[in-house]
Amino acid sequence: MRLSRYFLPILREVPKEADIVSHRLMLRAGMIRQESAGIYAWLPLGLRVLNKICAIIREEQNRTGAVELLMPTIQSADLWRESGRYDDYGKEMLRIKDRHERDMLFGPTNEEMVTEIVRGSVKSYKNLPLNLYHIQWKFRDEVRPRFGVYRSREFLMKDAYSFDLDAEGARHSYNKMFVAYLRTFSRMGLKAIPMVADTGPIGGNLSHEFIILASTGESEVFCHGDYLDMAPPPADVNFDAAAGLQSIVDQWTTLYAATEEKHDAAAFGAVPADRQLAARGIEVGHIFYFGTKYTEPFGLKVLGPDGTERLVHMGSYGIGPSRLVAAMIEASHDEAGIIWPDAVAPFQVGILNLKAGDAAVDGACADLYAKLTASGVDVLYDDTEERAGSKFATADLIGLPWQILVGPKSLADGKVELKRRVDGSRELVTPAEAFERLKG
RNA sequence: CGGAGCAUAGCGCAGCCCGGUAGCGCAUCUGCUUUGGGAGCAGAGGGUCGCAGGUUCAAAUCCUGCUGCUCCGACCA
Repeated sequence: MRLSRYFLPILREVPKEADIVSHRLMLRAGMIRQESAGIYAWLPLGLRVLNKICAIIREEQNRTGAVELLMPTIQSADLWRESGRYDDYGKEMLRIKDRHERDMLFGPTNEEMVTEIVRGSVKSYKNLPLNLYHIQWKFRDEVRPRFGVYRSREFLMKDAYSFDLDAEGARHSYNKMFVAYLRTFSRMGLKAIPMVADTGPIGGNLSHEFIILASTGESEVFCHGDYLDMAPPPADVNFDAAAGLQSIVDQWTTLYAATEEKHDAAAFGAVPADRQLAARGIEVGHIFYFGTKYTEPFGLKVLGPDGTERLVHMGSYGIGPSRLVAAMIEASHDEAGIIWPDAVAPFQVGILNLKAGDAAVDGACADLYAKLTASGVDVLYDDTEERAGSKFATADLIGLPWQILVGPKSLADGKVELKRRVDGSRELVTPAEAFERLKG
């Protein structure tokens, strides 16, 4: 993409309402624009990041055997009356009337709908286990939206729903998602720690929040420091091997880890003092087993192998991609701007033409741009008339992991500079070497 | 939902107390000079002063109502 033809409204000054660093940087980098309280338009650069996050989520969900569908944002109130949640949900639910005065709502989640869908088609244990997921916009009319897309009213959510014949099967489904989440966050360059979460009236230990540590996190968390050194499960993990999955989950749940609501000072005290980690955290995922909470009111039953009807056991598994964008910035930035992990960067490489109009520089840039693009790399070519200093600032602000600086000085020696955003390191290489290093 | 505050150009702000035909910085456009870490000079464009009423010869400014937004607390992917 040539910057001169792109839409990248950079702000040099910060809108006053932006209070935390991710919100400030997202506005300054031209990723989002607020349209209303807690409601944002995703501008091209922000959308690229959001899409990359969703792509990783999809790959890891699919790897477990989960199946993607897409359910609507607008739901009928009748569905929610069936589960009893229409009255329970309160003012957080955005209620709408259509032209026929029918009660509708903008979905805050999809348990009811997915249960109803499965009820219509699944009648036998042979159709289980089943995990259906979608990535769809949700709306929760928060009392006080804040922090940009980190706590917005409209937000994107990947929500998966598992269906199993019994609690044991549901546990396996839960473990699949647990392992998938470890891999998903790891691929985004995040160290997410599964922490015990409140399970509500159902009890048990089958609910975990996935927390990443960041100084601006909103809740206090306590965990064993060894979590930070643990390696994520490999890509070829066998999701059908229940015992193997269980051992991975055990490995990630044995050491102490809890948010402040579930904090047990005594248990934390038992962690060796030099391994005790108290920090602030951001919740980026939440997985939950809730048994027959919805299948019972909806009457979702299947015939078992013995010919008797059984209520299906469910779990749900959420990740907030739009929140993740903000969380990743909170976890990875410096004074100059965002530092994207390679896997989600809006563009892998920036080419900075430090002297637009200089034939040799223009030519070298155009050549690199064409070759890298042809090899499948996402490249943002800054071909504008801006001054060099301004281009450096922009590239650092939007956080491109690799920057190729092409200017008359180094080009006179047949070199360009290859700069790594994360540590600012640079080296002089030939354009051909730069291409070899960065090609897809 | 309780408490506080803000609303003037794309962004950040001044002007309001004390009414008199709207200003600064950044950004944008033009020209010249610059040219490797957000350049300099000169010029230009851009505003129903959130909305609606009221007071007044005259309202960004005073009064009333409304709307939007932000921050602090309790709730949440």
